[in-house]
Amino acid sequence: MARTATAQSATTADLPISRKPGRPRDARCDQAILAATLDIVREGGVVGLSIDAVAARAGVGKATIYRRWSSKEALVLEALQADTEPIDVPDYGNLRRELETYFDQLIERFASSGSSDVLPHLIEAACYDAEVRASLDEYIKQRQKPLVAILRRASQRGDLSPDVDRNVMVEVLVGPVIYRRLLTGGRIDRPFVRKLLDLVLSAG
Amino acid sequence: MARTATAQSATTADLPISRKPGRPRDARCDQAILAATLDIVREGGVVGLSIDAVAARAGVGKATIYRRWSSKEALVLEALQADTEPIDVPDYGNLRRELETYFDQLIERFASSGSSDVLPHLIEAACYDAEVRASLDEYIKQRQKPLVAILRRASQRGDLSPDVDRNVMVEVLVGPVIYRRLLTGGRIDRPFVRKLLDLVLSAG
Amino acid sequence: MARTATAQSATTADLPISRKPGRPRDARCDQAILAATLDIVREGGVVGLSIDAVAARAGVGKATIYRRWSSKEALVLEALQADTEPIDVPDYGNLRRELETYFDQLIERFASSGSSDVLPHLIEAACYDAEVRASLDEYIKQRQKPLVAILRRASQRGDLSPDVDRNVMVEVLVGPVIYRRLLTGGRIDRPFVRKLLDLVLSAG
Amino acid sequence: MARTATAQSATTADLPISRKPGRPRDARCDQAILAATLDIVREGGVVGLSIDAVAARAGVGKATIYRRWSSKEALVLEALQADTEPIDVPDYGNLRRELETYFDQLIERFASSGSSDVLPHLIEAACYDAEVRASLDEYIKQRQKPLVAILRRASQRGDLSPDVDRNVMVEVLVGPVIYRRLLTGGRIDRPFVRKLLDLVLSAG
DNA sequence: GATTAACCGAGACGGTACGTCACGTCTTTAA
DNA sequence: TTAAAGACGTGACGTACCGTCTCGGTTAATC
Repeated sequence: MARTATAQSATTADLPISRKPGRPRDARCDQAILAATLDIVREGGVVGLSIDAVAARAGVGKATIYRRWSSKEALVLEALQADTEPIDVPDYGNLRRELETYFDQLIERFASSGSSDVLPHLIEAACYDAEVRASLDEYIKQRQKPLVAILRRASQRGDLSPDVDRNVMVEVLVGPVIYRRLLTGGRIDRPFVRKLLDLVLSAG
Repeated sequence: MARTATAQSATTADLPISRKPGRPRDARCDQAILAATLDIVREGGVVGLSIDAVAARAGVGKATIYRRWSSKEALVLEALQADTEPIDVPDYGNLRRELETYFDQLIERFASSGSSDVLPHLIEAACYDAEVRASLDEYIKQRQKPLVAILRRASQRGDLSPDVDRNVMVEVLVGPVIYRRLLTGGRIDRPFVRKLLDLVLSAG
Repeated sequence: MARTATAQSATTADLPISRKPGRPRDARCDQAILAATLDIVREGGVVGLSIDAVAARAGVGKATIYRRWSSKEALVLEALQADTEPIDVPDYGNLRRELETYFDQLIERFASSGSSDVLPHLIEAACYDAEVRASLDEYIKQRQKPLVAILRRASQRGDLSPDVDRNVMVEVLVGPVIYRRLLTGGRIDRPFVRKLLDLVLSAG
Repeated sequence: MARTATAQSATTADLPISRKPGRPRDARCDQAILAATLDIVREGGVVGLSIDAVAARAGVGKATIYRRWSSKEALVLEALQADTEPIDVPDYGNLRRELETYFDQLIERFASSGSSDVLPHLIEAACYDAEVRASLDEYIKQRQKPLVAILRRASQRGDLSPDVDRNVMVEVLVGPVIYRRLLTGGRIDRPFVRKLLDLVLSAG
């Protein structure tokens, strides 16, 4: 995914167990490159990230990077995916409470990450690079999963009308938060989330 | 705004008619530069925009650009502002109808502009450059004005509970649209807007 | 010669029939590599020749080439030697006529080969690589043999004073031709050769 | 000459004294670049010369070099030309003696320069690059001038038959020396020169 | 009318990063 | 052990922009 498509699974192989000829890619390189990428991004953002720098820090040739990722954004995305674990919300049997728990964790994450330039940069890159576009979509989808699960549970419970399009619901919940973060630069805190939930859940 | 503050109009001048010594700036340069900027952005997006290119296209020295704008983002922002006129929605006496009208126009604009990289780029630039940050905020504020007006009218009319934080309301309405545009890449059309309004206005 | 000395014939072997263990080298590889080398050199000169390209064209791994030749110059030299056959001049009993015949053939060869970059490249390579130096010297020596033979015959005949250092004579004859070819880029044709022989043989 | 043709004389200018617009090239850059080039070549030959290295040593951007010279060979040639002064031989009224003096100096130069790779490299480069070809021809022509002068004097004096093509004579004298230097690697010393002159001047 | 100061075009300048290419070596499976 | 394939670290390539800096020349207001 966003990886340069070379070492794909042997779809057309005659035998069940086949191998690509030639020297296989060294997994330690992947590790080193991803680690170096995260380091540099954390230090100076995506702007401070150059392929030269990653190569130098990882002790790796530039070609070794380009062999695996087609752009630095694809690289950053993969590094990011490997680094973040999904937000987990237990089943409280109460939609509002679960959403508050979810957003509390989200608030914390945003707070700790500062005003990173990673997401904006990836969004921009996705405009030009279809591969990044796809990877970013996938990344977003993964990160939305917990929220989708919360809503699904609420539907089954009857806390949420079955008429509601859950995808749109997700967007209505997350959209304003992202909007604040990216555009207005407003504070993302409990009062904001409460007002947001008030507005969106008032129908229930 | 975002203009390099050197030759601004003499707002605080002691004398009614004062002038800076030396040759005054040529207004035709401003025009040529902004026009060239819009051309290039429309052709190749902000990525295809370099100061060298703008200077060449406008038939202008690079210094003439740097004398007026501190960065290419400030330049793009000003070019953009000069180019877009605000969405206008008449007073129908009906919140839902006014919002639908507003979003219809928004949909049309998004459709005609394709998937431009301008906004993402500015968002990213705003991460590093405080001046761009301020200009972008101002730009957003301007573009939100019609929506704010719609909500204010509704409040006065009683269509909207006075408890509702109108700023948050704006964010809840616009956020999901921006979210789709920037992140999920989903379609921004009438069905989407209808579902969005259903969700947000259901309390009313 | 210039071959990587690993699998040479067992000249000093104790037993009449001995064999190295392991898989023997495939002679078809030598052929394919040399052929590919000549092809590429003829198409794009030595500049267009990379080991990667030779390997790809010959359908051979790079290691298979490095196992046999220590450098691409050694490879080119061997390919060249296999490709060129010595100039042959019959005994006319007349030094001047024999030399003219020799140079006629030389002119023809130069004409047909265009202004190849092979010799210049090898000369340069010989500056850094002692092995190439030796191989090139050997190659030159081989190609001078017919000329040396002509001069020896002339000496025996008495057409050439025994005081003359035949090696220097060779250099005086060939030097100017090479000089033109490599440095001044002047035409190498019959009038030039005639003037050259007039000058050098005027003593006789 | 071999210079990137940008700052040529104003052939088509209306006025006798015209100037190119824009900031003029900085002559100190030329100096610094040529000096750095000579340094590096003397240390590690042309192989050790990279544009990056020259730029670094000269404290100059790479573009500043590429703006002036189209290739590193053109650069080396100009550096060389600026560095070498012509061999000077007084009028002794005796062809043989003058030639011996000339070659003595030539021997000394070769001896002091070691077995440089500069000339071989330039010869090879001249195969691909017409500009280098022209510059090299010009360089050779300049360096031959003293020898041509010697022969002209001899002609006027009557020491040299007017039938002799002086250009060919130059090639017959210099060719063998170059041939030794480049190809056979033989010693270039007084005995060799004496034999050479014996052969070539025996007609006189 | 001369001076002065900021403007203008053009383009050179020191940098930084780019993505590609070839090098010669190493690591895999298979013969 | 050789073979094909190809990954590996290295290092140079030539290009594109960056933002700054000289140039000669222009255009007003001030002296």
